Amino acid sequence: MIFSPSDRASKRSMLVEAAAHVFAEKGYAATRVADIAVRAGVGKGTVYEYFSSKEELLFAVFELINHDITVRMRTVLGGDEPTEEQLFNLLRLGAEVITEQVQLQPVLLDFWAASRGSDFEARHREAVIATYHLFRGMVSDFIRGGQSRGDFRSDVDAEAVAATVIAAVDGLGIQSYFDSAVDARAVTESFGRMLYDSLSAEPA
Amino acid sequence: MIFSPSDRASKRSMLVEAAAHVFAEKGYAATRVADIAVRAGVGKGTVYEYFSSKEELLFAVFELINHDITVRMRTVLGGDEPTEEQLFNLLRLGAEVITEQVQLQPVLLDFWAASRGSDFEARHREAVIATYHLFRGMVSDFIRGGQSRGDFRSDVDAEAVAATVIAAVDGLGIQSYFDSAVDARAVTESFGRMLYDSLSAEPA
Amino acid sequence: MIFSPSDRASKRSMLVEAAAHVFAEKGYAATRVADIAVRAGVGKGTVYEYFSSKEELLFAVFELINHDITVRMRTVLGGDEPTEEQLFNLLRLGAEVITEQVQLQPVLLDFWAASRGSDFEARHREAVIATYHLFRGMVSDFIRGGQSRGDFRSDVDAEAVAATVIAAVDGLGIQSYFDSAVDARAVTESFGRMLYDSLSAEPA
Amino acid sequence: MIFSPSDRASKRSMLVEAAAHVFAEKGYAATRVADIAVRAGVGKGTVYEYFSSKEELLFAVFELINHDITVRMRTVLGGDEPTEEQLFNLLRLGAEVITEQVQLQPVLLDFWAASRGSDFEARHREAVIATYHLFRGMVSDFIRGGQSRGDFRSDVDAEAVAATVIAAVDGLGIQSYFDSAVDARAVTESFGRMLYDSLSAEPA
DNA sequence: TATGAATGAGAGTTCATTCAT
DNA sequence: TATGAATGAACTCTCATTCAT
Repeated sequence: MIFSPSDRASKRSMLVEAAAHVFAEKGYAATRVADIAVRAGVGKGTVYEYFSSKEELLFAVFELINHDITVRMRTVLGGDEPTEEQLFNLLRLGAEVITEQVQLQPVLLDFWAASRGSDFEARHREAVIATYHLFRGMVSDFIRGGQSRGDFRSDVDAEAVAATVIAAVDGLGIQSYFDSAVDARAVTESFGRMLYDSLSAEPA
Repeated sequence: MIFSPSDRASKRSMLVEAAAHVFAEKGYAATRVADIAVRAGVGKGTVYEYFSSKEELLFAVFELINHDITVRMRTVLGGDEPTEEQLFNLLRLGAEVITEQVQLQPVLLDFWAASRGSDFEARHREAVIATYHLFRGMVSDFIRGGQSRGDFRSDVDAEAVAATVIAAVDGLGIQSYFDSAVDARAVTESFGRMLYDSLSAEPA
Repeated sequence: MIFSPSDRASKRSMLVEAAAHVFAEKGYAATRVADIAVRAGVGKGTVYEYFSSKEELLFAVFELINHDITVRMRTVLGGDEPTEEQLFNLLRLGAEVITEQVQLQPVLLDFWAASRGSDFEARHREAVIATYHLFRGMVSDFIRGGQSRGDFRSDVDAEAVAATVIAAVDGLGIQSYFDSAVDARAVTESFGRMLYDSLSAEPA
Repeated sequence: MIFSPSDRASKRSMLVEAAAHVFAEKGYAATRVADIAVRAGVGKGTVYEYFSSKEELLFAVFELINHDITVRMRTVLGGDEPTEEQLFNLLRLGAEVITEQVQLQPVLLDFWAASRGSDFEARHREAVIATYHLFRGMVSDFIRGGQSRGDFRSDVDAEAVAATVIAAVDGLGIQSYFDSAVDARAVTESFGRMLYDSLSAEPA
């Protein structure tokens, strides 16, 4: 029997999802490749038919998470809603990602942390840098769009605002991952208002 | 020879500093207890006279970092400068911590990540929660102080703003740790202006 | 489709040749069954249609090599050339096998070494013993023939001489496999002269 | 407690001896590092305090064997016995090594075979080449000494004879390792006579 | 108190072999 | 008959921790 590419791809996806689950549950370091295999319902060796190492699986999970976020950011920022609404939707998306996928936050921490001392430290860094670059780019394009439409004051640095927005959502994800008392939705809502006020204010 | 308590305490400090260095350099997982001993110029067994485990050392380093930040935040927020200046100084402190101690960011990532699957997961979480609680408390007290002095509009949620500020600095630390192209000083400066504008604006 | 016996036999041969190549190139232990399959242009499973195990393939290669040597020894010793010429031709054959098939020497080493700890240790030993027995038999028959024809002195132990000849060629094969500076042809030539001198000398 | 160099060295030696035993008994490939540890009466990890890998142990065993042989060859060839006696003693030494240390022959086979496909293939080859070079050198020096003393005819190639002697002993070691019916003593005795006859004969 | 030799649990990875198709 | 995806036993090596000195 010849497996079609999609069979192989779907099996790979299944493994990535299994890995995401287990990484989220136990943390990358504490996860055994065998755990992932069990979760995926395959033999331990099978994992290695699709991924050359445990670290490769972590990369795949990282990409999965980022791809999902990218798609959702595109949806939010690519519509034709009013600028104000898009800004709030962007921050709501941040809150959603934080709360709905709260279990993915630690996987990102793991990915960041796992870069240290790994043989693939450089590759990890590049992946992280590329992701931040992409995210900041989407947000700063949106800010500049708002500026060119006259909805945002023109004397703010779009890149700096983008970095701040990403940073705030990231940091909030960490806080609310550890401390469920932190209400990501409320904080992003508040942050959104502050952001909108200051972006739409008349230049001094 | 009997060592006085302060000898013991200073040796302990020395070990924490050595650990901080090595953790920062190689990452927690990639650090061997032997590396720390070498760095500290003691035998491997000696480390265990002062710390019951490698993880205990990580806790101590985490506390060291947080204590330093706490002290500096107290200095910034405890003075009698005008509210506006204190706010900017707070963010400048964030930028300083990020840039001057850029090597400590990964130790925090490690600490966060190391909590997963550890036997001391709960203790890690509690330490992280307590730290965030403390930091947010200092910032929210400051906000509320500004509100009571009439420098900040009273209809903003001081807790939410505090969480946002901490989150933004945290998140920016991560971004700039990975990508040296991100200018922490410029971004926090921009964030500070935005924050001040929106906090000091007349309520709608 | 039903394959005729000869189809099956020729496919088997093809696999043995493929195995010989790969074993010679990478060594038995470092050879993957998949490598052999690739070299033979068949699927990995197909190998197991013809051989029950990787070790079985090694046996087949060993037999192939020995069969080739046996045939060539028969040719050399079975002719009607003068005794002296046959002796020199025998040693020249040794040099030829060593130099022309230098890549097969390591396969013999592998076969010898692979016997250790294998489930088929006894079978390996028997195969090796039988081969040496056969080779020594051919050589000692030749020596005795020379003795009965009066070409060789009669007070030498034909079996011991045979063992020596085989041993010298084997040992030289190893030396020249590792060290290409060892000139197998020159050494066997020298050995041949020495052997002939001493075998044809007048008994003391 | 500080271990003196000799403590460490003697422990190392103990491990090498243990390894030699187990390698000899089960073969290199079939030997588990744990087997060696058990045989040496230490923990598995201890082996790695003294050797960086299983292969390193094989090297050490190889050196041990060769060192022993070298010393014994020096003793035999360095005395002031008559040339003839030295020649016979040399071959008797060969027979002794083969028979008394028959268990070491397979370790040599393993060492030779293990070179293939190893990351240290080059190092293996160099070790083997160096050993053969050393052995041939000792024997050829002896031959040349005999020639200069007028005991051996001067028209033989000392290097070729040396290679032959080493090869014959090696090859005989293999034969008698596998087949106990081969009498190494008798064969080397016969070979010695042949060698002496032909070396001491009047040049044609 | 200081040490570092000794330890062994434990994990990632490989690959010969199987078997459903 | 041919295949290659799936498998899991088995192995080497690491390193935090212990403890005799």
